[in-house]
Amino acid sequence: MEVELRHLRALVAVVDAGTFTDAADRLGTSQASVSRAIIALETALGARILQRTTRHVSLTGTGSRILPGARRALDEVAHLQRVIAQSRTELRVGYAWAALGRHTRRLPKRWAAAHSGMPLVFVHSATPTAGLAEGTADVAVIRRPLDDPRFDRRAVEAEREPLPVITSR
Amino acid sequence: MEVELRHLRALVAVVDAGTFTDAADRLGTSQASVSRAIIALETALGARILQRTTRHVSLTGTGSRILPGARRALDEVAHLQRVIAQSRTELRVGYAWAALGRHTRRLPKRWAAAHSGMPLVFVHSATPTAGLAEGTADVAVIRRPLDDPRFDRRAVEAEREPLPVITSR
DNA sequence: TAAAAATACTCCATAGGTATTTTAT
DNA sequence: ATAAAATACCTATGGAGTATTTTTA
Repeated sequence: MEVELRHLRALVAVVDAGTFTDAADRLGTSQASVSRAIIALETALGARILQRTTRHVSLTGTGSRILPGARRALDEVAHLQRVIAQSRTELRVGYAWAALGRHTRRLPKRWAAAHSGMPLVFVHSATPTAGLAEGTADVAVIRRPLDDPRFDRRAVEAEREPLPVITSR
Repeated sequence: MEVELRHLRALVAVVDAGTFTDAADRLGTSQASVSRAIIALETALGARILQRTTRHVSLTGTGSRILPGARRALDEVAHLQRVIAQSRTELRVGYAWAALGRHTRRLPKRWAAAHSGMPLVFVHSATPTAGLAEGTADVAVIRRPLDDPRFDRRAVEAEREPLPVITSR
């Protein structure tokens, strides 16, 4: 079996919480799940990591040697998420033809009031999904019905025909 | 969905190999599996990581920003494995009563000849598993039949009764 | 048109939950 | 006697393989 992050998450949760039961609480899962994750980790690594009785949990020598590295691995992926969150500096609104009609002026103001940190950027893209499928837009305003399972949609206004908004999932 | 190491393994394999198909070869899996792992990673991170057509695969801006971290995370867990491999400096042979009988002298010599790097250490432990269940031995020599699903066993010699050897799995 | 990624479909492994058992103090 | 980890049992999620479809250079 291969080491997976879920195993490492269980390990640090147990070490930090002190017991499998409390670790399960923090992780939002069951004590049994934590127990199995630890066993899986020990199997994958081929070594006992936690010395445990029903009354006491402590790291083995091996365990204390690997714990810092386990934390670093988790920190690295947490860092990935932060990098991505920070790189989302703007919300790109795709449109194919006439932008948002009469909302064109109101929407940016309301958006800026509610999300001062993140600018709205309007992106013209004359495709069926107005840039969503192409990755040039995060949200798109379209005027034709679209039945693409990759995207969620919501109707915001009826003109002569419905005006759905589709968003990347 | 949560980021898992299998996703990161797929990512670096694709970047290194250049195509999903070749990455699948390296990983010993199928192209479809790699494709799904990348999609899962992008879903978990909430961002597109690889820009791909059927003819070309390249990192997105976000992708190149996170790739080094992905490699570091994988390096950290590879490091865990190395730490553990290095900490296995001896093989502890548990015995409960009379050690290995007439093998007591021959075994260490044959072992040393075959595995010069790793010393054999004999550990006395008067328990049913001669220290295996207790974690004080890696292998144990016992004289009584033992039917414990946690351990593998192999008969090495018949005395009056069979003499099984059980090993940790 | 060919090569490669995505998807559909199926199967199976395994993760997870609940309940119970085992174990150590 | 009790609190906690391990396990048994079941369900369901989702991961993997194969085959097919879609896509683009």
